[in-house]
Amino acid sequence: MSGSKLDPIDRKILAELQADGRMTNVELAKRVGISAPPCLRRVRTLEEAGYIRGYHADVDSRELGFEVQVFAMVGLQSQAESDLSAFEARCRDWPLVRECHMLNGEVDFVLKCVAPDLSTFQSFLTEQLTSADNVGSVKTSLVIRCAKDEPGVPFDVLEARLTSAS
Amino acid sequence: MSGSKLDPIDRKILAELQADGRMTNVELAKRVGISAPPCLRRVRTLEEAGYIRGYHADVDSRELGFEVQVFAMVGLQSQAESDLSAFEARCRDWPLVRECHMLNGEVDFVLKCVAPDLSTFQSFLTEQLTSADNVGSVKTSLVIRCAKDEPGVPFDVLEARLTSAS
DNA sequence: CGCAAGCGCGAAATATTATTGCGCTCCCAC
DNA sequence: GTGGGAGCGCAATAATATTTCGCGCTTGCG
Repeated sequence: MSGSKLDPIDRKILAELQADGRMTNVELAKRVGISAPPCLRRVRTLEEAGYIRGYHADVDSRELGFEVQVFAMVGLQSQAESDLSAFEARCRDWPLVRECHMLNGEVDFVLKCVAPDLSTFQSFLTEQLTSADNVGSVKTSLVIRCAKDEPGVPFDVLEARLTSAS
Repeated sequence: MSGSKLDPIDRKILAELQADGRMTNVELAKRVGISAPPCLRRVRTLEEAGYIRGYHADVDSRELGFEVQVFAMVGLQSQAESDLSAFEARCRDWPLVRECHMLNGEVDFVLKCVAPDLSTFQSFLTEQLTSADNVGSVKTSLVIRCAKDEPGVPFDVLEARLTSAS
């Protein structure tokens, strides 16, 4: 299975950096129980192997004036691969669309969108999204509040699995 | 409006750190066009003011063995505030649930979930989520593929707005 | 067994970076 | 003008990152 090349220290590194991506290498090394140089080597290896995709500041979009968040469920008219890709490409070009996931089931895509205000979003919705080629149905839901937002890996679950599997 | 206390340099800092959260302060200072000390002061201020919520490594969950991602649309039987909060609290306790957003419309919540495999998810679905107190309907959709995943603020949109408003 | 190769560690040395203190300038109110 | 505050850059110091080196441990083979 995936991840079998990682030892417990590597997983601890990933967990710590997921929790605090700006942690100092010496602090990280202290926490995972090795000295700084091998710790840094491991981090570099994990980055190059793709376990770590990048590091990002978590910026509060509401504080910056993006007060509207919306989930949009999109159904297309054609599900041919070329049409799916074309729609995905358009999503990548729309800055208000922050996430685009293709789904199974009755809905083809779920989009997470942001906007400064409702009217901006509605303009986008009617002028761009709904009127785009091949878009059949669009159902939108405003986010009223967010109870949990912790993208990433539940390392506690991972460790529990590996422990029981050993 | 929100964000009016930020000058162009602050916004540039936020944009750069969102793109690369591990950027060195001197590199950041170079990019935003000021020297290192005031740059660091600004970053600290932005952190304390809540514009920056934190820093996180973006860990590839698939590489770590979480091959299943699911969006779950949940409807509750009672939408009384105490019942909503109770459900949110349960979501925060479920490690497989990574995001929980309360919505308007016919669905009360959308959850983003991860799991190592389908059977793990289905166990969670039937034994935990569907059978939880007050849960009415649950519709799940597997994520087939992800075309875009850039949580955060579209700073280009923000700058365009501020420019036209000035 | 015994030896050699390879891997990963830690210690020390060096290069970069973070952080602090200070003086300067600009801008605004008076 | 002139006093005061905010923000900058410079220089010095502390902390951290990064490289280099040698050691010990395991592995695999004679």
